[in-house]
Amino acid sequence: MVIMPPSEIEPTSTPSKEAILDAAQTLLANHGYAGLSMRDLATESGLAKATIYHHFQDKNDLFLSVLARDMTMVHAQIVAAADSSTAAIDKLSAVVRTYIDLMRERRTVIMSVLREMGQDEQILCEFIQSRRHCYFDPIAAILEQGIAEGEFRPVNVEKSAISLVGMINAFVLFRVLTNSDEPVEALIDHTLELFLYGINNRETS
Amino acid sequence: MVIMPPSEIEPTSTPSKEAILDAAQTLLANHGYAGLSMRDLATESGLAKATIYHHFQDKNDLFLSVLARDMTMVHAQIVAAADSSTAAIDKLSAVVRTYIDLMRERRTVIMSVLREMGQDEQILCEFIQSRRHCYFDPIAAILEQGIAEGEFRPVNVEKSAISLVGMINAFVLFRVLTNSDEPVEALIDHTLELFLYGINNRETS
Amino acid sequence: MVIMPPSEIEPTSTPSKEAILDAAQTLLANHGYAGLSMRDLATESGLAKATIYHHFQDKNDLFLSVLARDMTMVHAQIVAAADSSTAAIDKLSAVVRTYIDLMRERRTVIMSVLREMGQDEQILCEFIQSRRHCYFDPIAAILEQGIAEGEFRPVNVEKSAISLVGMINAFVLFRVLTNSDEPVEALIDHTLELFLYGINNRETS
Amino acid sequence: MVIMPPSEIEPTSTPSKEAILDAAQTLLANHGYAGLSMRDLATESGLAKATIYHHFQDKNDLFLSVLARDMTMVHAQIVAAADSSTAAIDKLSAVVRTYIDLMRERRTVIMSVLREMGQDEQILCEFIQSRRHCYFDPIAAILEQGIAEGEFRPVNVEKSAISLVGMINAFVLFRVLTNSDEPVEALIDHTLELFLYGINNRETS
DNA sequence: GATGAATGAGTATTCATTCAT
DNA sequence: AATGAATGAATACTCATTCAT
Repeated sequence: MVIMPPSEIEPTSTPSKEAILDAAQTLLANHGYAGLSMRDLATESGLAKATIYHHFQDKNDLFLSVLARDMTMVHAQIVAAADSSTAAIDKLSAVVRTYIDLMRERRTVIMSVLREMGQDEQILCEFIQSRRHCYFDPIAAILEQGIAEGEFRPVNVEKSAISLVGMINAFVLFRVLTNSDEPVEALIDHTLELFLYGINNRETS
Repeated sequence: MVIMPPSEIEPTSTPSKEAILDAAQTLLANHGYAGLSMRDLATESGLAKATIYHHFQDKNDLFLSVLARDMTMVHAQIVAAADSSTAAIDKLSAVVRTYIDLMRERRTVIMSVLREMGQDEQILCEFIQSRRHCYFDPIAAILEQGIAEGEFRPVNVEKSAISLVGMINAFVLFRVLTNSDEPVEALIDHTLELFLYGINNRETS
Repeated sequence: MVIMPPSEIEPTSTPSKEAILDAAQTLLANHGYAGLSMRDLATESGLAKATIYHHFQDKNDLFLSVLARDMTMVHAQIVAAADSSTAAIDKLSAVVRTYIDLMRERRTVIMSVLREMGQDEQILCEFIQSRRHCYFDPIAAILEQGIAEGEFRPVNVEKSAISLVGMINAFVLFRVLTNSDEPVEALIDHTLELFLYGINNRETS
Repeated sequence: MVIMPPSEIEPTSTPSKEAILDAAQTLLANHGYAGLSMRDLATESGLAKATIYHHFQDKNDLFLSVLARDMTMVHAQIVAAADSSTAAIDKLSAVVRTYIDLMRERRTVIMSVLREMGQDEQILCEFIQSRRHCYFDPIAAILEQGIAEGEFRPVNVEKSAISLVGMINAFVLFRVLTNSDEPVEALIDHTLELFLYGINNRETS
C-alpha cells in the first residue's frame, strides 16, 4: 500500500500568506471555525483585514487552506515517524508519540473543527473526506504490515486506525479535563499497551 | 464503589425553559458554542429572544445549563445500562452500546464543546472538571469490578475509561468522515473487541 | 408674597410605593432619566418589575412622581430654613446652607434631569415650569424682603435667584471636578460673600 | 500666567470622523450619554453604524472624543474672547458673552454630562478633572489679572471662576424653565453686574 | 398588593466582506 | 502587495411594558 501525499499544495507562498495561515491555525485551534474572527486574525497576523482578502478569497477558502496545510504537515510527520523504524510495533510506537506531540504542541486543527460541522456543510465534509487518508492511512498501513508479518491480529485496519486516533485524542481532552501534569510518556505507554493488549485478562480468556 | 448522581439539579423547570434547553442542545451539537445564535435559538424554541433571557442570565449560563442537564442525562442512562447486567463484561457491552446510541441520537454536547475551549475559559474548564465523573466514572466502576473479579487485567481504570470514550467518540467522526451506513452493531462489536483484546497476536506475545 | 405649596400630593402612599420612589430617586440622581432602568429599579427596591407598574402607570408617571415628591420636599426644607430667621441676610444664609446640604446629601433630582430634556419633551418642560417656584420662589421672596428692608440693592429678584442657585449647583460639580475635601462651610461662605458683595473693588468703583 | 491649550488633539481627522463627532455633539447635548443611541448617531451622521466603530473604539471612546474636542473648542473660543481686550473687566465681559453664546448655540456638552455621572464612572471623572482647566482657567486668569491691577477684590479666583460658570449655566436652564424670549444681552448684563457688585446695598455696608 | 412569564422593539457592538487607492 | 474606509447583516443582550394568576 502506497500513501500518496496530497498533490495540490499551494504553489507559491509569501511570508505574509504564511503569517496569516500561522495565525489562523492558532486561532482555529483555540476557538473553532465560528469563533475565528477576521479582525482577530488581522491583529494576530499583524496585517490589515483587507490584506487577508488579498490572499484568500473568503473565510472558507482561508479555512480550507489552513486545513490543507495542517493535514499535509501531519501526514508528513507521521509518515516520517513511521519510516524511522522497520518493525510494525516500533512504527506504531513512533507514530503514537508523534501524534500525541502534534496534538499537544500545535493543536491539530481538524479535530477542533469536525465537531462544528452541521449536516449543511457539505463542502467541508467532502473536503475532509477527500483527505482523511492523511490522518488514518499511515496508521492503517502500519497495522496492515503488522498483520502481514503475523505480529498483529487480523483486525479491521481502517476501523482500528480510527479507534487509535480516538484514544489519542481523548488524552488531549484528558489534559483539559484533569488539568493533569501527567508526563506524556505515561500517556503514550498507556495508549500503546491498551491498544496492543486490550483489557482482557489473558489467563481468563 | 458507589457512584453518586449530581445533586444540584435545577429544582423547578417550566415547559418553556425545557423547550429552550432542548433547542439549545440541538443547536449546540450542530454548531458549537460560538455558532449558537440566540436568534436561532429563539426561532427554534418558538419563544422570543427576551424570553430566553428571562430564564437564563446569558448565553454562558444557558450553555452551562444545557451541559449540566445533558451530563445528568448521560450519567443516568449509562448507570442504568450498567445496572441492567451483573457481569462486568456485559455491563461494558451495554454501556458502550448506550454511549454510542447517545452520541448518535442526541449528539451529546460535551464533545462538541471541549474543542472550542481556549485557555482563557477557566470557568468552563472548572465546570466540566467538576462533573467529568458523569462520563467516566460509570465506566471506571465497571473496569474496577471486572478487575476485582479477575476478568480484566489490572489496568489504570481512569485512563482506560478515557480511552474507551475516545474510541467511541471516534466513530461519531467516523460516520462523518466516511459517510458510511455501517450498522451500529458493527461499531459496537469492533470497539468492544478492540478494547478487550487489543490488536496483539496472542500467539506472538 | 405668599408661597403656596404644591397641592396635588399623592393622597395615600404605601410602604412599597415609597420604597420604589426612594430607589428611583437614588437611581435618577446617579444615572439620569434615560439611564434609569426599570429592572435596576425593581432590584434596588426589592420588588418585582410588575409591581412597579401596579403603582405607577409607566416610567414617565413614576419619574414625575419622584420629581413632585422631591420638589415638595426641597420646597418644604427651604421654606423651613428661611423661616428660622427674620433678617433677610440670615434667611439667605440659612437657605444657601440648606440648599447645598440637599444637593450634597440627597442629590436633588431636578438638576440631574433638566439637562436631558430635548425640545421634544414638552410635557416634562411644562411640568417643571409649573413647579419651578419650589426652587426659586423662596429665594426670590427673601431677596424681595431684603430689598424692601433696604438691605439689598433693587436687583431683579427672579434672575438673581436663578443665579444664586446656579452658583450653588456649580459646587456640586466642583466637588466632582476637583475631588476636593473642602469643608462645606467654606463653600457656603464663599458663595454668600460673592453673591452679596461681588468681586468689584469698592475703592475702585 | 500663560494658559496652555490641550496638546494631544487627535492628529488627523477625516471628514467622516468629524461628521460623527458633530452629530454626536448635538445628540449628546439633547439627550445625554445614556440617551444617545448609536443608531440615531448613524442616521444623523449619514454613515453606517459599523463605520462609527471603524473610527471609535466604542461609545465611551466616542463620547470622550466629543468631550475632548468640545473642551478644546470652548477653551480656544474663551481664550480668544479674553485676548480681544486688555482691561480685566472688558475681558470678563467678553468671556461671559462668549460662554453664554456657546452654551446657547452649540449647547456645550460637558454640563449635559456631568450630572449623569455616578460614582462608579471613575474614568470619566478623571478625564474631566484632567481637562477642567479648559473651562475655568481662562476665567481664573482674568480674575487674577483684575486683582493684580487692583480692579477686583482679592477673592479666591478658582472658586469664583466656578461660581461664575455656575451663574452662566443657570441661564441655560432659565431658558428652559421660563420659556423666555429674554434677549441674551439682558442675561449678560445681569450676570456681569451681579458677579461684579453682588446684591448688597452699598449704602448699608 | 404582588409577581413570574412573556415579548417587540431597542441597545451597543462585531461580523465577513468590498473597494478605491 | 497592502490598506483605510466603509457597510449590511448579524451578534449578544436590555428595554419598558403587559397579562394571567
